[in-house]
Amino acid sequence: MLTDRQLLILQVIIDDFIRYGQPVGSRTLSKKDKITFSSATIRNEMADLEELGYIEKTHISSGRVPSEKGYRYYVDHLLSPERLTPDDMRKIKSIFAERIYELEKIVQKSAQILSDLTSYTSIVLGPAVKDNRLKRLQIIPLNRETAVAIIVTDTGHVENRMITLPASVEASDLEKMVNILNERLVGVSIAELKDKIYREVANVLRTHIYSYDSMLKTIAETLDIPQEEKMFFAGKTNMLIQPEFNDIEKIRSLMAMIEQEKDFYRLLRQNSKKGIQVTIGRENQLSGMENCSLITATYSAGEEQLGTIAILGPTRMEYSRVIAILQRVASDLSTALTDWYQNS
Amino acid sequence: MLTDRQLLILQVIIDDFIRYGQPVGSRTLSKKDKITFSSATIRNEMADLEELGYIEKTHISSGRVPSEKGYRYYVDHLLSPERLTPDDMRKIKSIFAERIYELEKIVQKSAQILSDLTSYTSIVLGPAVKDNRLKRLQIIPLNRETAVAIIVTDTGHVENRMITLPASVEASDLEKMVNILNERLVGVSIAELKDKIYREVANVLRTHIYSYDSMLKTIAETLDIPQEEKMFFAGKTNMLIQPEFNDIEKIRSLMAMIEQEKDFYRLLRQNSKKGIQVTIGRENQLSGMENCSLITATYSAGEEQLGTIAILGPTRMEYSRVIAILQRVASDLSTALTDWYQNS
DNA sequence: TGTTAGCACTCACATACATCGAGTGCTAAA
DNA sequence: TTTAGCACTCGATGTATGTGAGTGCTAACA
Repeated sequence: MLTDRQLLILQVIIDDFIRYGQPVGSRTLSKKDKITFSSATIRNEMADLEELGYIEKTHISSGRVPSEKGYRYYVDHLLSPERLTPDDMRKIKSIFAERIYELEKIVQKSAQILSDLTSYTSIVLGPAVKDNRLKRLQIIPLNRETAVAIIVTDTGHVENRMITLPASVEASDLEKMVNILNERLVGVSIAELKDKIYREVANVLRTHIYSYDSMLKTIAETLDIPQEEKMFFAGKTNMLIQPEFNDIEKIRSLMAMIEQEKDFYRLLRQNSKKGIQVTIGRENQLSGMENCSLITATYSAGEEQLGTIAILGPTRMEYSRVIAILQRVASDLSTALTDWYQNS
Repeated sequence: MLTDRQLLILQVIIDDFIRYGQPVGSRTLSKKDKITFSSATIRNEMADLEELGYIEKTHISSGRVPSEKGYRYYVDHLLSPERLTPDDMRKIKSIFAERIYELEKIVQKSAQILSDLTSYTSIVLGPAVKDNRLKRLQIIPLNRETAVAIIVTDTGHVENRMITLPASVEASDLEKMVNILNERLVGVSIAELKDKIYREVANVLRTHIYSYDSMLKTIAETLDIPQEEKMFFAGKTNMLIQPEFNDIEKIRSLMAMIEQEKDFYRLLRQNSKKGIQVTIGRENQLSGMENCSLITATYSAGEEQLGTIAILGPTRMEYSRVIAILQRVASDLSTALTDWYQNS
């Protein structure tokens, strides 16, 4: 167990390193207000902290740098909660300045403001479509072979895709079918649509529609809506400003990782537990993340979790500030969206 | 005017530099097969070429490097057309392997393949929506206040947006209005929609619709569809591999430029004249492009120009290869889309 | 017994300097 | 007109050396 003095030293080392990005030595520490004992004492304590794995040296006679374990302890136990400045608050409020029409717009704007505020990269996931309910299905034939199918949800989200019409299908049949589908499926949640078709609607269709067989598959495919949340990035190049990324190789692997959206999406989904989550360096099991930390928060409407907002920064990230900002944005976003869904 | 021997030397210098990225000296040149005279002669010729501004030294006793003027001359007069390898051809064909359903998909895939083939960054613009014609307009009320308006074009492109309904509007009126709009506007090109409403449809609406005044503006806004082509990037990080970008500052300004999509879009639009266009280094009047060249080609369906495909690479780019690839992809894309539009 | 002053030691980093080699321009001979 | 030869330039590379911020350890101190 760490003594109070060791904790103090660990905290001051990390605070200083986050601020200046330079290894912290015993002399520097001894000059801090909070620290009342000499550099020699500090050296002894630091040797212990190093042995316990909370700090590291970059080389044998250098100052100390926090290890991942150190950051972890810092985040879990030592974080001093930070108050947002009025300016920060103003910027966050500006996300909601205009009336919300489209969810995606506000989500995108959140990402933008988050990266502005933090100078790191921000990622916003969501909002999930799967719990939305079908408002209207429409199939609009373009020519003999193809049509575009449009699905509108109760939240105003629109999905569309091209479909190939079976050669045998009649325009009147198509219309009839769309009517039946709307009658039966409006109000059903998007995730259940496909299932419901086979369970309940297939029979009705069979009795009414001539080219039933060939259409059923087409329709089922049509309603098989991708349920992955969209991912919005902002400030992708902000990481280039961070001094730890002045090495081309690091930049390359980081950028490659970000561009490889699939893996990154998976990583974010792993962090979608409610509340603030911090994963530090190699805790993120994704190559390219060695020098990065990811902080995520979830937002929701009412009880239902809608998505995730996240900040990707160097491990030497301003954790307390970023957490404060994320908490605030997530909560404001949740409030706004709860309102929005209630009025829908 | 340059002599034949000067042209030969210029060509060999640029070919060599494009290949190896190192300043080219007289000794290196004298060993090339094509060159039958001594290094001393070459030195004399190079001094002349330098005086004329076609090549430069990186420092006083270094080999020569092509200047922008040199590249320009090379591209305009010295380019030896390159044949694509079977492997390249195969990859290009793979763009069109699947049946085309959605234009965007194929455009995106083109961008992907282009960046794969070249190891540079590719950008694809388009296809433009403005010459498409309205197939169907739909307004689906979500609640008392808001509705989602959906516009489908004859090419199957779907645009949607949220609108606020005037408080006074009746559901039956809304339906009536949508019917009128569809009757009058189907087949009208997207670019002319807004105009046509005021010129021809407004009067009809006035006589049939109760809350005419409040609706008209909403409708006009709804139909004011953004006519900018979408921009698809692929291989954004490919430039990081190029040895000329081993300088952090260069990477930063390049990445910042790419992320700043607006300006880049404008730049691309400037290069939208038909056929292949090459702009070298500072010919692109956009900061961050100093060390880059942009090669663009346009694609079309029938007579109508639809968009642009482009490659962004270092000034030391494999011009002839990239041009050959772009030409091929643009032409295949045009053929495919011409077909596609004919069947629509 | 915990704390501190003092000291020898380490190592990254900066500076200075020598060396090397690919390249140049110029001159004079072929 | 071409080319061989030569002195010269300059970036790159390697080596020596000094500086300073940092360390660990020991012994004296409160």
